[in-house]
Amino acid sequence: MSFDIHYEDGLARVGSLHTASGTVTTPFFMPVASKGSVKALEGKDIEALGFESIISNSFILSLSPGIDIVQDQGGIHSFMHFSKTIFTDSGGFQVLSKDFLLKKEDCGVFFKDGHGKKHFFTPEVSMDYQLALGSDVAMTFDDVAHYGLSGKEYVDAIKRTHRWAERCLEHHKKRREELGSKQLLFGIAQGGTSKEYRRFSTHKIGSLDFDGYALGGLVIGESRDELFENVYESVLHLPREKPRYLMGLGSPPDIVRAVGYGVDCFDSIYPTSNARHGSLFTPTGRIMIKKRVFKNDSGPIFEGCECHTCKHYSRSYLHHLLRTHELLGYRLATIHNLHFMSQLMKDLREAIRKGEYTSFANSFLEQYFSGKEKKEFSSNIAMRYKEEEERKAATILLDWKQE
RNA sequence: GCCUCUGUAGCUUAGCGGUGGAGCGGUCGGCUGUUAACCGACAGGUCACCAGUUCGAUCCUGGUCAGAGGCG
Repeated sequence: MSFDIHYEDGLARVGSLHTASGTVTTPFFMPVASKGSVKALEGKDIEALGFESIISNSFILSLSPGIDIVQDQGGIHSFMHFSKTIFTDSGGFQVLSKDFLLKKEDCGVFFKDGHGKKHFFTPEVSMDYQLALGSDVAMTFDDVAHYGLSGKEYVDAIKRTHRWAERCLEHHKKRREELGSKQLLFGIAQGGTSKEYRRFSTHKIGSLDFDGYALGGLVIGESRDELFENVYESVLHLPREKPRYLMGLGSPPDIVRAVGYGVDCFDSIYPTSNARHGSLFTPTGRIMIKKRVFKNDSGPIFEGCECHTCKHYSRSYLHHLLRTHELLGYRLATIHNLHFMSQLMKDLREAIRKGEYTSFANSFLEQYFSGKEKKEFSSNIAMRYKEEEERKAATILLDWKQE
């Protein structure tokens, strides 16, 4: 088994995901390295920050430098000099990008790059690419529907996602054996924000033999209430003994809540992107370091932060670096936000081990939203998951007469 | 002293006889499976000053002031 659960607290759990490159303790957050780099950091920095895994992107790497180049250079780990667990995304998410998408068909997706060149992606191509890159965990090639589309379009995307998932599974199994690879494969469910569709897709994907299950097509414009309702539905219909991965979620309060719904893995550009743009995480919400009030502020980003940046540099210095577009600014800011995420995940794991998830989460959220940060959580987490057993029993799977 | 050129937002500058745009800078915000050190909103101008021509001048004419260059 590639996943063990050690502690459970409500729906939240602490576990171990075993991959060819080591063990990742869940719940965990992955910094994003789409082009083979967590922007502004080296592999050793990422490890030093306490991350046991990152996620790259097979489609984006296929554009540049090309899958064959990475393969010739010894694979993704060697290429970017990061020895711990690497996930790769399939390219499915890029169907949402106007710049990339040319045409979707049942057999696969035609992408275009910035030079007018066409690229045909299929479930099989994506599996081959991810195996060639040598990542530890591959993701299925899925079809993501834009937020706010009609029912039919959701259904089309879901059905396509399901067929593709089966193709991915079959092809991956075969090729993996031929290559003697130990790469894991996670399936991705769709369903938009309709609870029925979400339930249907989650149930279908959850019935296939993947090493983990991802919630896809979320965090693309829906409200927090919609998001968490769908997270809740998903978790109820996924096998307990496999890891659950909510793709794209990355703000601190969102992650704190999602862990309480039983999600084990996260990835997002949110911390790194915010860092580069001068938005830095603190326990009382984000601060915009480029604001004038910080121009001559000698304190750290926040008192008590143990990160490299806060131990050695002032708000004033960060303010200056980011305002003048100095490269060091991006690096120091990224280190800070990622340290915040890493520490948050450690705290969450510890709270779950002690059976104190609820009080930790409530206290974190209360503090985080005590500043100016917009409050967008209404439900009381503690209440929410006490109802869980009851709801689980009451939930009846819809009888889908599909196909 | 004479000649030429220039004068528009904090800075660098478009522009046209019918009451002015842009980039940078400023303030504020947004980034959630990243071709994004990005994107958005807002603020900021008696178009150097005075007179004239004109229905109407930032624009045309004259003068004043300031700056740059050239000739003495």
